[in-house]
Amino acid sequence: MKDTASDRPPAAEQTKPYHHRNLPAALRSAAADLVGERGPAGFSLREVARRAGVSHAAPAHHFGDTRGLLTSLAAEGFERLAAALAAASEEVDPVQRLRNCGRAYVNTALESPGHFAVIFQNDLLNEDDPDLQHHGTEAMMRLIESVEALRDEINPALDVDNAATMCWATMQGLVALTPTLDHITGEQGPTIDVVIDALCTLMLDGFRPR
Amino acid sequence: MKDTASDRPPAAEQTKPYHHRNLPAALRSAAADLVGERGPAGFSLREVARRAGVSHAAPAHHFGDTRGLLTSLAAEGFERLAAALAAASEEVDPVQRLRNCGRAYVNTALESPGHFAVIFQNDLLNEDDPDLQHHGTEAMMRLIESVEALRDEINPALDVDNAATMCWATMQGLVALTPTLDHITGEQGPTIDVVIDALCTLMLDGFRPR
DNA sequence: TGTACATCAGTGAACGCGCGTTCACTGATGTAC
DNA sequence: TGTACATCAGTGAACGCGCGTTCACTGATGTAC
Repeated sequence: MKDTASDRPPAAEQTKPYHHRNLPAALRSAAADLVGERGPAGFSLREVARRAGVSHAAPAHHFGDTRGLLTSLAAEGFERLAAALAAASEEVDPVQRLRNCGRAYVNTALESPGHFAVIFQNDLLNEDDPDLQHHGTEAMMRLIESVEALRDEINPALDVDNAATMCWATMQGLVALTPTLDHITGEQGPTIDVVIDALCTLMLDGFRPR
Repeated sequence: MKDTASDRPPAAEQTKPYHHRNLPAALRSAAADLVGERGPAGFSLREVARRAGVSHAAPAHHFGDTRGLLTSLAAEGFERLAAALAAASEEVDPVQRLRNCGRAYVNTALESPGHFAVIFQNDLLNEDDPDLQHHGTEAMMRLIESVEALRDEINPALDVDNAATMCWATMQGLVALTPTLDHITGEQGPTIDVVIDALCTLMLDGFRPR
């Protein structure tokens, strides 16, 4: 039972290695937590470094400045959204598929509040960042594909751009409103999932031909 | 032509009075400009005081702290929204009335970007502020009344709460998305008014019975 | 397999700055008599 | 109508703090030979 490495500190206290190996991801994660807790206004590079257990000058090596880190966070947010929409799009029935996308959107946003608090705040981001643009347009494409499938199924006259904007706006608006709605209705209000489904139903009815 | 007050400095340089008379409103206005320019993250009490031409300790006399001023700004935003929705609700045809409300919402938001940048950021506000709650619920009531009128006209089975949430979410989402949409589509994209009307049409169709 | 060296990732001290808050103050207003 | 005084609104100096950025540095890695 003798531990041949008994002179090493126990794992929990093991002196951390000089190199972090995956600092960019750790910094994004800390930033997401921080923004989720205090909003973009409560963000600071030093606090993020502190939470990642790293000296306050370290983030500059990877992201340059605050803007750079927040841009990377936003890009990751779009990446998550695109992935969630892709998974939701595996459903073959176009109507059900769009409902899935709606749920995926809101749930992703509520699971990643830090990311979504920053995603459309263009004044905080480097709008021309290739990663941001890539994942942003990828997410948008996923949504448009689902709307196209819906058009082919239920209404050839449906304007895809308008319908996609409608979906996106409705879900993003719902995300923005959720805390306020919760605050107003308190405990006895409907679950967020119920609201999502109700809004999807109203939306889908609006997409059908008359 | 002799100016009997020629020994006074000309009006433009007239030494400003010690008392401002309407400092709270001036501070809100400066705060709205500042937040509109730099977002909530770029806000500071000292910069607001500077823009209002007043010492940096003055705001504390009226608003206490940053939170207090931003809460007052948000309350004013809801007040403007409620007024705009009230004006839009004078239209007698319920369908046209809801379209008017949609336009009123988005236009008010785009005209008062500083106010709307802060309105749903609950983490920056004193959520229990009576003014905030009063104007907030007033705006919501205006919208609900318009949806009730619509229900009475076109679909007795319409769930008013869901439909009102739908309206609010869609318009707020559109406001949030607008800068990003503009950035993507550039000059050749549709005007915001065209998009509003298209979304209202889709929304209204969803509210009709099937 | 071993060694030398360039490159990379993170450190920690130092800087100057703008911030919020406090405080004793002063100028202006309005009210009681 | 005039005077005294309490209250209110704004001042400006002072404080301590956390911030972003810079910089010379050092520990670790990986590659060339």
